[in-house]
Amino acid sequence: MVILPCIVGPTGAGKTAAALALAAELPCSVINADSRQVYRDFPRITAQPAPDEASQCPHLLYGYLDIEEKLSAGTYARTAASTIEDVVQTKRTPLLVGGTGLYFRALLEGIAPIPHVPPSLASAWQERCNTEGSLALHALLQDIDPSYAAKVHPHDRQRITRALEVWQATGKTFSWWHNQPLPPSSYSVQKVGITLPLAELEKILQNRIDAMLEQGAVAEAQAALTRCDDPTAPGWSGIGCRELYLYCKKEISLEACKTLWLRNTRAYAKRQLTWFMADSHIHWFAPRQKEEAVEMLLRWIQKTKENTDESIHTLK
RNA sequence: GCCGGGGUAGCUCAAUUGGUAGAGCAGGGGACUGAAAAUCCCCGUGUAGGCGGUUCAAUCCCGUCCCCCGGCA
Repeated sequence: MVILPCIVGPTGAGKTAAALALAAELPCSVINADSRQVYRDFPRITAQPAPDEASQCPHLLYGYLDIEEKLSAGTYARTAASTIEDVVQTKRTPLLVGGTGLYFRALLEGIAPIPHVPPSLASAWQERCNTEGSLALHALLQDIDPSYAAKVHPHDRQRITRALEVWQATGKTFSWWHNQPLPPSSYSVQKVGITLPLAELEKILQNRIDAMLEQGAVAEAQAALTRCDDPTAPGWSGIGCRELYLYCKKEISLEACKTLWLRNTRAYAKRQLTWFMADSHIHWFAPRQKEEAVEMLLRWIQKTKENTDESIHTLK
């Protein structure tokens, strides 16, 4: 079993600071579990660890993707799994840090082994959804895969088209795939959450936006724009990125950009909290208690190591 | 000062030919299996700018005052 401490929480709550506090106590390598911090073009706007932070211990899976590259939960899980193996080889402790709930789930609990669906097929279903409407496709899904259709709302275009494309590409329904047994997890996990009440988090997010702007967020967006002028490119979908895109295109004022940016970030933080609060395994701490969080992780790592050693001795 | 247009939910605005009003966004809650910083669901009583009047009944009609936006002086 790989010992895998995790730090989760909404954006801006101080996950990076907590990770560095743990890194100061034992040799570990931070592995990103955030779907936007993977983009090379937006280190600042997506709040990737700054160079002076990243230099304190190895930081992996940050800023390695091109703006036009799409990352899926399945791909993330495979990449992260092999990255964790690499880290274990170096005798360091892998430390998973991020805010994308689905990525944590895909890696830690597994994800249905659905083969890759050709993008052309996926976009054909999206096209059909646009012309025929999601209700018609939901009705179709009802015939093909009633149990999944019952779970997905008739307006949820993204999930309906996904279920249909998987069915067409593989000949099996989406729920059939979901019912396939998953291999047992090879991780021993302890999750620690860092958060604050939304009202307090909002102030931090406001300040963070101002700081990002002072530190060249506009220039960062402008530079990205020269490389890719397509606002539908995956990298542009990050909050802050798309608002700055509109500002750079002179479609909105800087004031409007900041207002939207804060609003959207706040709403996103709330969605993250909804996801993580539903996970009863997370032990929560306020940012000011990060030393306690570190303390807890260290104790857990120590104990888990002892248990593992014991079971090795028993086997002998 | 005069002439228009307007004052309705936190914001932007509808509808009501007189029977006390509803969308989008924001906000609150929730879902989540390869787009997840995505996608989607549920939640709407608000002195209808103030005060009078007409009326069985006024957000709607009339008077008056206040405020905003244009135009004219």
